[in-house]
Amino acid sequence: MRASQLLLPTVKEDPAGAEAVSHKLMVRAGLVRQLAAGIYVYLPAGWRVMQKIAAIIREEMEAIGCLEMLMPVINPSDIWEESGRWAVIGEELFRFKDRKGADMALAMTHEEVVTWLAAREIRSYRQLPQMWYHIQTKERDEARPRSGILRTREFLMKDSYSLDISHEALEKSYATHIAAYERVFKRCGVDVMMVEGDSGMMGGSVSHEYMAAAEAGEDEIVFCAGCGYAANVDMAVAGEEDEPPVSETSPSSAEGAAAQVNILDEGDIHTPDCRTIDDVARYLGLPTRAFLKSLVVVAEGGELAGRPLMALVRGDHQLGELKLRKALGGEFRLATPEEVLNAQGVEPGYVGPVPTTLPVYADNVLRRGTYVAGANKPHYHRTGVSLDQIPQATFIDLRDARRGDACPKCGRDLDGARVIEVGNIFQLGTKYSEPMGATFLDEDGKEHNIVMGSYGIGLARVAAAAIEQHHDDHGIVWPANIAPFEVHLVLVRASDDTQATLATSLHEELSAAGFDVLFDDRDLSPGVKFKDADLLGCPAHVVVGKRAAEGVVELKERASGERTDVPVGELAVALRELLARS
RNA sequence: CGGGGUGUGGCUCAGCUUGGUAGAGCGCUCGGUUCGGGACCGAGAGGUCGGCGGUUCAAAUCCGCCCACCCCGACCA
Repeated sequence: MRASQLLLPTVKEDPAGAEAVSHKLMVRAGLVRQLAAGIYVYLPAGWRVMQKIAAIIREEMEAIGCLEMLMPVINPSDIWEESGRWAVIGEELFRFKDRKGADMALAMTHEEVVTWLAAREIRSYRQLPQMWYHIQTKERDEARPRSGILRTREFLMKDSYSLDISHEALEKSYATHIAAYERVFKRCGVDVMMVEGDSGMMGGSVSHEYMAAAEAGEDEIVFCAGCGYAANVDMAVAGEEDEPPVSETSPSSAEGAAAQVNILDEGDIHTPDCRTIDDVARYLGLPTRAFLKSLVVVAEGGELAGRPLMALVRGDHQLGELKLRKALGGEFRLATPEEVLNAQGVEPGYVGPVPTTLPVYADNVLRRGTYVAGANKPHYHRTGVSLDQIPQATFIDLRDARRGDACPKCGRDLDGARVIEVGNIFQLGTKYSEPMGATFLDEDGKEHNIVMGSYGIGLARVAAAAIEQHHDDHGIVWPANIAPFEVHLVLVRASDDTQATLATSLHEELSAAGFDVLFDDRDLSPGVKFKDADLLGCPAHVVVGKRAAEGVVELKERASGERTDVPVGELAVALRELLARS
């Protein structure tokens, strides 16, 4: 490919509003352009990266016997009604009517189509197991697209589905996918951790997420360097900490320096206009971990549906919303100020559990210690609050885990990281096959629901994660397997016949030898071409310049910046070596 | 959906407070000089200042409504 004929619109300046490194570099290197919020055009070089990732995925899917097909993006509403998701999913599902007025949806994932297909084509246990996949556009009307191509409303996903006769058989398909996914991410040069996930709207029980560490990531995980435990912060079991409650440490720290309070004494103290934990903590000169965070929420599902209740976590902890949702057996929301006033007789900011008639869910760490909480009267907080005083309290793991917590498996301190979710896998079980009637007959002629699994990889997220993990001040440093080109051949002076002739023949020879070459034959000043080459980040740069007459070119490894002069006769060998280690 | 912000040549932005002639850098076109790390000189092209309405002798600038995009939050197979 000649650069003079390629649409590769590199730009010097970062796009306005871009924060993520991958976003800036993908735009600057001429890989993508934004059409609308969360909707992108993949330019030729960007599309080559996507195609290379797709090729790796295809190889690994084929290797485990997964069959490629193509399922439509436009779906009739019927199958979504059958699965139950037409009603469950909100505005995230793009919906429209066709000319006849029939309800249609743009598929955000393809469980429905797969199950519909299985329901009509699979009849016997003899046809199972099956694994199907496609690489297809997904449409989701995200409330808030962001971070470049990390969260978009339209994106390419490889999604595969396993169909099995039993849960044991599903476990095998699941394990097979895990092995394939490890190879995919390794070959793409993206470092990932597999963590326990929440199955969310996908349903089913077991799920895992593939997380690539990156500053731009939207998720947060904790992981243990000792035993390998890793989980999303909202899933991880929040272990005990080494530090005892403030109330059990020395008297000096149990006393607020500024207000001279002793948190062991039961009583109300005046805390004018201190509505947040931070306010009170500063006002009283106590650490935030000496406080109780009392949140009034309203259950929207489960046994307590419609009723207000109180959730308690320590002042420096974050309420684990997923954990509360699980404990309640349904959704919940924060109570409005009016609801708080009705339920607790005080406005938010001064709410506390002593006294309260509401059901109380408290985090495990609060079994111990004495705390400062809202006093249930405006501008007052209450000291000497311990959970012994609240007999109706149910203790559960109610907070998000965080760095520094003890590993629930081995007790070591957990590490934390921001991550990009590049893939996920779910054991769906019969969540879709049952309502949609996807069944098979076993050896005894008995009918059973097909046991399903689903497995996704976001191709653009893999590309973005690769950039997040491999870049420098000059631009992208692509892993060789997914680089838009393997070799970036730079002709320094297009007007120099010797250089031009050598470069042109190298372009032909290297291409014929199987290298994927971008030949920068543009008649531009050398600086521009070098900058573009670094920005684009192909693993090997071959520079045809001053020593062209001697048949010597310069080989530069993008990753290390290391340059060596190489006689053209030895170039192919040197290139193979270089690419093998990128 | 709540909070905040931005919309001005292709790109990144200034100008708006205090109304009166639309600007810069980059990019682009032409000519010339340069040529191993985003060269230089000269000459050009290119803008209904997001849209609609209002105030005014006069609106990029002030006011109202709408739209789009960005950020934080809620939400999120």
